Amino acid sequence: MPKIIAERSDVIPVLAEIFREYGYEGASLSLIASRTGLGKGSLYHFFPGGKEQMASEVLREIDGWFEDAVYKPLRDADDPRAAILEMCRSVATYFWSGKRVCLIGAFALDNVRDRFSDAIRDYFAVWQRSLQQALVRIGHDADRASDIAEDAILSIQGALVLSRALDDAAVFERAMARVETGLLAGPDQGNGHTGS
Amino acid sequence: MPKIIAERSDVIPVLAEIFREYGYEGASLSLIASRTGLGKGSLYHFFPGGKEQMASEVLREIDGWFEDAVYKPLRDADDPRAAILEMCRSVATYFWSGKRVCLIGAFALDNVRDRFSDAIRDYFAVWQRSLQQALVRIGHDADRASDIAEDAILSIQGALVLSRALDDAAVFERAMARVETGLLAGPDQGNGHTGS
DNA sequence: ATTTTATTGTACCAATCGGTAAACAATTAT
DNA sequence: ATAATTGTTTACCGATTGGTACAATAAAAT
Repeated sequence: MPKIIAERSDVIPVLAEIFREYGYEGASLSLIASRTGLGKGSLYHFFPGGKEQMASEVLREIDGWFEDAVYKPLRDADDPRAAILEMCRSVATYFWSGKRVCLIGAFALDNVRDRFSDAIRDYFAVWQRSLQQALVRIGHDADRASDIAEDAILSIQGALVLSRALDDAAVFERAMARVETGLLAGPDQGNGHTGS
Repeated sequence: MPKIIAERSDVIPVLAEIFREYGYEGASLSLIASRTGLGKGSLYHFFPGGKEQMASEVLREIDGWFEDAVYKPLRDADDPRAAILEMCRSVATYFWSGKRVCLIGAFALDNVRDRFSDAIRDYFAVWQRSLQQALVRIGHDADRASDIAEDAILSIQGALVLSRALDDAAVFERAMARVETGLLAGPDQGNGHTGS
């Protein structure tokens, strides 16, 4: 139980991990206090809004990380193919091959979704639009790019669910390989599945 | 607030809906009591094991429903293609186009996963094997059938996450259309994505 | 050195948590 | 009718919940 917390910003990643492991309701203040080594007094000094503010700032930080490490490169990179590949690599690393849960996806299934619905929606909406943009730059038309991006993101989320349910990291890795293939398959070959 | 609960078995679907809406920890006993109209005394008369037993019996009932309505037909039906199509229809109806959450998937992401890990694992494992079996009977080789089945199930779960996050039923419907297409594409055409 | 300011520990709060006890009413079996 | 069983009500339990008050302390600014 090391107490490495020096600044306020250092506490947010710890909070993120607690929420990931125990969920919003499961992360009790006493648990948070003990894991951060911070005592309720300090906690409420840093986060006057209580648990809700803690979760909300955690979501913001996660979103910020994805914006910098994933979304922006997808939109701005010179080589969209490389950016997509890098996205797959980043995501696989971030989720630690399925052992780490997506907090925002978990919140989406939870009853706390309503409380953070804006942050949750934005996270996925921006991801989808950024990925779509990269796909368009590869040569797909807008509609098909939107479809492919949606499918990729939802596959990643589903892979997290399934690999955790089966307690099998290989499920996640196989899914990521499929996602990567599906994302990088050029617009020329008319393969794949597009509904109706 | 009608009190239609007559028998013990009538209470389980109600419990299921409560757990779906509020999660395991969010479903407090007082909430359960008020929604079932049953008072703690009666609740503990029916479920001496408390909340854990309630959830456990809910999971069993869900699994039973899927076994009868989805898994068994996939394994036994004369026409595997028709069974797969029927699976897609059943699933879309069951999850009410993404508005209804998969309780077992939600539990998999929650910290209660450890408590019900066997039931959660079995639910998905049996689903995957049943779907794989139908795909093999269509003409796929075992490995590829396993891959396709895995991808389909995880896409459904991801679709539930994403469509709930974006609050958009169309996401779920599009995903189900893609799943159906991917599932029914014959083994002859060498399309699709298979990792490594 | 002294006065702000930022941080923390302790004690406390009402409310709710899951769960229990046992008296009570209703049903069923004999 | 009576006895045994099944179901329900009500009051209660200790523990924990998220949150507050405030004094004690540490750090920074003057």
